Amino acid sequence: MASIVWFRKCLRLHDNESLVRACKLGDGVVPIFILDPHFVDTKRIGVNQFSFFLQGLTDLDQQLRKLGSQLVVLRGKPEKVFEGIFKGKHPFKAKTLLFEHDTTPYAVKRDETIEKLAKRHGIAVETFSGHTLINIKEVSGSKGFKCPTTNGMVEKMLQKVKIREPLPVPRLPKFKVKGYAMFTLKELGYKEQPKHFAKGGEREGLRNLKAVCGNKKYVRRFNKTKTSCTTGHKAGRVSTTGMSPYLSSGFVSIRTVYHAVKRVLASGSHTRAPESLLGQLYFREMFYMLAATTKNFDSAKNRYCLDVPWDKKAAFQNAWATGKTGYPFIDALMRQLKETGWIHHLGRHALACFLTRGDLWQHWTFGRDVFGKLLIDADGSLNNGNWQALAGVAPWSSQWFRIYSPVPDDKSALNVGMDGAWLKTFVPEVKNMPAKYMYCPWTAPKDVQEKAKCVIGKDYPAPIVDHAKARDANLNKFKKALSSRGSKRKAEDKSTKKSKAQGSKRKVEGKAPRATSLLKKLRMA
DNA sequence: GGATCCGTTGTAGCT
DNA sequence: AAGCTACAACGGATC
Repeated sequence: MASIVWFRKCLRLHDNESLVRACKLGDGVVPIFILDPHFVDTKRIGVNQFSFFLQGLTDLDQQLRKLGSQLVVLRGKPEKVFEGIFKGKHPFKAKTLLFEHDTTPYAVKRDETIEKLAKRHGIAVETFSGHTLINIKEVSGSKGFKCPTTNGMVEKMLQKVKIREPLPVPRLPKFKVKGYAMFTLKELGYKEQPKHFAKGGEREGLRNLKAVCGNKKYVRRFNKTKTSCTTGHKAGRVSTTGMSPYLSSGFVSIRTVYHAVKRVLASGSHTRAPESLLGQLYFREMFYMLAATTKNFDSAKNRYCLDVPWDKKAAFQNAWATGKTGYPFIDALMRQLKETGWIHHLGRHALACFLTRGDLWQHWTFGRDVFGKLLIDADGSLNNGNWQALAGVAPWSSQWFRIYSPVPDDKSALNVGMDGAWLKTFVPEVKNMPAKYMYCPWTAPKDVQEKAKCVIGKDYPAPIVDHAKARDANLNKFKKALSSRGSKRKAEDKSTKKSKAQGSKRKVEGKAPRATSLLKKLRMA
């Protein structure tokens, strides 16, 4: 009669509360992983993403074996698999089942089913919070809970709770069993070779965290809005920390990252949230809380989402998703994403803005699914939250009329490298273009196009839309969607309570412009 | 209850 | 060259 530790996320030995507790119970520990058919879908999950995950799972098994244990890999729907375990159909018997909370919609349902099943079989269940800094299950159930929608709100929330230090790796009881071998990409139906830019696994993730935090100046001065968008074409050279895939999979504990960063910040002055490294963690918490507590967070029907009449145009969606829009910057980003499974956050902004409110006027859920499939750090909570932000439909969106240009220059907020080194890697069609035409090859004179072997319409597509025209038309459509919601709300107010005396005044004449000092953003503690 | 402030990250043009 | 302003102008929180 043993303690079953069910690995789902939290694919690690450090700061694994289920594992520590199981060892303490003293009944023996059986680490299991269940290959759920729900997560075997080559259409929904790309080869890079699954390969990165499989590397981490293999790393976990290898580490367990070094300590005299092993990972038991089971296959099938979790309720069926557990039924088998609880009925004694395996060479190990369950007394207690332990796992980490997962607040995402599929997991919540799955875990409720499993808990009920375990109780029916007289198996004790113990669960722990660990994928987020805040215990979302606990906090969202407490009275007066208000889900944060800004970075500052999360910062305030975190100031009120104590985040415990990560737990060390426990001493594991010996465990050996035959069979239950690891699966392969090939048997799951993946035909292409994975080519992702980072290696998966706890050891690799912790090594990366150590390297990042070893550069104290980098951590203390980190300012997200200043990091370069055009990195990642050379192995291991990215302007951000590269920690996201290790966090989405749970190869590295969020608490471990939080405390490691805090220790560095304590050594001197540093940037502040939201642009700082901690600010990035606050956004993660925010999107996890929003996703966990908002009904239909993954669709436009959720309470926050503005209803916008997006078009559905297959030609636009295909051009975007295959990197053939005729805008080299946009196409390079999409091709980098497809090839390597990773792009810089600002690149994600550019792609998302272009697909939705900026240029193509397509639904954000289409882009959400493409990112969800291709990114090695894909994370449903963050993906839905960020896509709504960039489509301009969420309260946490930046201002909707601020539209990124798909032809960046050296002043762009997207921090794009103008030397073209990154661009040429992913859009070789423009590699012989003079630098000034590289991001807008259609503006080059015909003879220049011919000389560069980049004739627009032949070697590389013409721009799918005229950005200036599309931008104007979309701004008007967006304005309309906002005002129709405004009138809907006014009508609701009237029907529910006392009517407001006057309609909302739109613009105040002669209002002083807002001072947006960069100093404010760079404030140091 | 009205004014003001705030919100991760726009762009063009000027000094 | 970096920093500022004009331009577009919303909803929600706060005082």
